[in-house]
Amino acid sequence: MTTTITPRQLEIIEASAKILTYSGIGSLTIKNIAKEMQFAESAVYRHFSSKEKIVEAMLEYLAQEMDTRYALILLPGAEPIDKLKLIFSSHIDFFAAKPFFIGAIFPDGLLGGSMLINDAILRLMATMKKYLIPILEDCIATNAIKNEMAAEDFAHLLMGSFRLLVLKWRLTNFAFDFSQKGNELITNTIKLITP
Amino acid sequence: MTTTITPRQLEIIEASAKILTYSGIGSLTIKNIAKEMQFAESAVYRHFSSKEKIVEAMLEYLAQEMDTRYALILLPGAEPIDKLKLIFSSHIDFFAAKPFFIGAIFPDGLLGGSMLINDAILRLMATMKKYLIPILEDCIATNAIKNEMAAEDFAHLLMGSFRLLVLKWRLTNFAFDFSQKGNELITNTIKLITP
DNA sequence: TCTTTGTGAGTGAATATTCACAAACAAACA
DNA sequence: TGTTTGTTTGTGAATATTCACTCACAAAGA
Repeated sequence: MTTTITPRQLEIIEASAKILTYSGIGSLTIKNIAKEMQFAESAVYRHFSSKEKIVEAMLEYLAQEMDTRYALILLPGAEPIDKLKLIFSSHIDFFAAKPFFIGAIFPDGLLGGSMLINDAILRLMATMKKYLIPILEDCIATNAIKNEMAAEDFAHLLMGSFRLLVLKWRLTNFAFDFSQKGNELITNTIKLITP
Repeated sequence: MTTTITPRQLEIIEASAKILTYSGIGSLTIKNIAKEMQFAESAVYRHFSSKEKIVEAMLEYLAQEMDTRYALILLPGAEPIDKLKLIFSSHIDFFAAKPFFIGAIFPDGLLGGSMLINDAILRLMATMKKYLIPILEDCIATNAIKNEMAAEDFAHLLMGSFRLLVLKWRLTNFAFDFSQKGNELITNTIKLITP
């Protein structure tokens, strides 16, 4: 299921992500995408058959990117608690480097638009879980974190508070140092769930 | 700053909230609002001067509703830990009863392109904090919850995982029992932060 | 009668998408 | 080398549709 994306398509995806993140779903028009790309509106259709396909490709790209990134950093043999820290610091680094992708993971504007997009969002969250849950289970098994909650619930806790931090960052127009606050949050939360 | 709202205006606000929550911001059009209200498009303008004013009134109404609801249930003299549980169970009850308001309260991002909604989200979160933080401080002071984190951080944790539960509820088309899952989540989380 | 609340027809602007066409470039061939 | 041919990537004009919003008018209750 690996869709190949041309360099030009990636440019359009990033341009669209910027509009989505900084101006909102209402501004994600072919006109604005073309303006951001500095070419005519019709040129967009040389690379995507419709606007919806762009959003679809954007979510697909993010899911793939996350998948390969995690697979790369999670070396077997490492301590599960270190893996846990690593997965979040990788996440923090990615959004700090490419904040314009944040609009895509807060899908409210996209929600209800189409089933395909709805599914893509669920797939994105499933990818995150796919890596997080086994690590958390290892942590529980090796007594690195408490056993009073299921791995699923710990994942929910971590993902939920991480998401809220990202949301706050966006709502304050990226005012604070996301890397710092993000690492603080994860450190604090892990300390809380450590026996 | 208390704006009075006519019964007909409230009907339009609720109709708009339903469209927003169940079909997304892209479907929130005068045409659809009129259809939901079962009258002509032009009739909408008998009650609101513009579409944006509807959204404005909706957010104002919700902020007021939340404020008075909290003020009502938080009786002085109660145990802070009970107040904490109460504030969330009140929240859960409200969403379970009127799930169509979720799209308005949890927009997760720029709904329009307007600063207005951005501010409204921040104001709503501030209201939530206004009640939550003092309660959490009391909890810490009376040793009802751990003191290894600041009240602010506990609030972040609780609000973040609560928001994620709401998102999951929406993404699964309101499939699971929100009251049950919500209460479980809060119970589990409170247990985790109890010394 | 006057105010409230509705209707239906109409407006201009914005929307996504399509179309015929052109410039740039590379491969194939004389 | 020069010519032909095809492909990719762009353009500008035109399309139908949808959008928020306006206005003259009507029913109906106070």
